[in-house]
Amino acid sequence: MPKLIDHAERRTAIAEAAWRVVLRDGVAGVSVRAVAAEVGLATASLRHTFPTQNSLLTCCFELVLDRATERIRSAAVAGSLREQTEHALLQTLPLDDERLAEMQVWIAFSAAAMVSETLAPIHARGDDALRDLCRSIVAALAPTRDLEVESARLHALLDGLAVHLVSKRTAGSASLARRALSVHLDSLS
Amino acid sequence: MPKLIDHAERRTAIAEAAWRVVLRDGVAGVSVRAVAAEVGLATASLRHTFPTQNSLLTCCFELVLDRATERIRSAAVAGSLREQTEHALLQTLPLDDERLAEMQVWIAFSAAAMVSETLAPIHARGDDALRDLCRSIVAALAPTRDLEVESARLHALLDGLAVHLVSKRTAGSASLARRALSVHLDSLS
DNA sequence: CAGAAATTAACACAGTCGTGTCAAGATGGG
DNA sequence: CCCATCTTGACACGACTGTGTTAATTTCTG
Repeated sequence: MPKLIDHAERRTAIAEAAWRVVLRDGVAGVSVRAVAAEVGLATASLRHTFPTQNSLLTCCFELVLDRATERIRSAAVAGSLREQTEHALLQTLPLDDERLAEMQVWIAFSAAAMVSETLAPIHARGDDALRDLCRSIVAALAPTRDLEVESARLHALLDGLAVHLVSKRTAGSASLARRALSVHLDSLS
Repeated sequence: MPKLIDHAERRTAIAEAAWRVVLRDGVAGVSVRAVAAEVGLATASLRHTFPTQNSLLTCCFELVLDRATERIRSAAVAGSLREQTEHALLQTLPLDDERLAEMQVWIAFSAAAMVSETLAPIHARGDDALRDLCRSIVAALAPTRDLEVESARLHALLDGLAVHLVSKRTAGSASLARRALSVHLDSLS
């Protein structure tokens, strides 16, 4: 038997290298050769785990989504309903370097998904997940309000704040985003 | 003297052809050859007005920004302050096919601007313009509120709604976005 | 230690890309 | 009509792309 390689581990290693390429050169820069050089592997080795470029892109995109959903899911906190929901929603915002990088990759892939048949469903999955989260939070926090309108507002606020945190990361932008979210949740109840 | 060509007109014709390419294949698909084929010109002719690819991309991006700012600027309407501001903000949303296409191109370029030195300032210009608009509207409509937080909320709401209108254009999404904006403006005053 | 299989290395092929060059064509003032 | 000048067509160059193919290298089981 040859050298045994943990393929799952290698997949994530490659995907994370691809993230770095996305951050540097955008999704268009994610070529087989560029990612192989970034992760320190030969192109043939990379193509052994990802036969086509599309499979690499897909895995990258899904990994961002999986990590984000896992973070939100496992970010349970004690406290009132209001505190719980605010804490959960804060997980969706790029408030530290790790989440900032993830969000940058997510946004880059979202743009790519607009013209890619294979990437579009992954983006839709993430979009729907956040939409559902907003709906359930609005339903729990402000049951008397118009569910459709208020969840659309909350969802738009989150996505807008995320985009702004990525494009203009100045000194106080993180705390401003926190305050904006807090004020919005206040206005719901 | 040779055939006289209205270069300004040709620039916009090429830029609009490039828009169609962006809508079809994304910013990465905007090659000299693809745009030339789309507009029905030889590559040399296109390169006569746009010597480099970057100049083409820049002009495209600026044209979207110029059209949007011009539309908002000239969309004055009679009525109360509330009606005026709501009408102005509705101009920023992709509520018809023309603005939808413009917004799709804008978003695609925004993603490209994350990794392009030359495209980034154009995106920042548009972003700042909308931010300033939000600030002045919040200052006029809700002078007692926290200007920073409320303008950040409004700005995020607008960008989020725009993204959602592009990614999920279902039957009632346009009217839902209108209602969301209306509710938000109600909550300000 | 032998051999079998997973892994990697090295090319090859056909496209496309941006950009440059250069000659042929078209056109309006004289 | 003629020619200067704008416009265009055609091609070349080097670099990059995704994807195959084939051979060599490494490594664990028996």
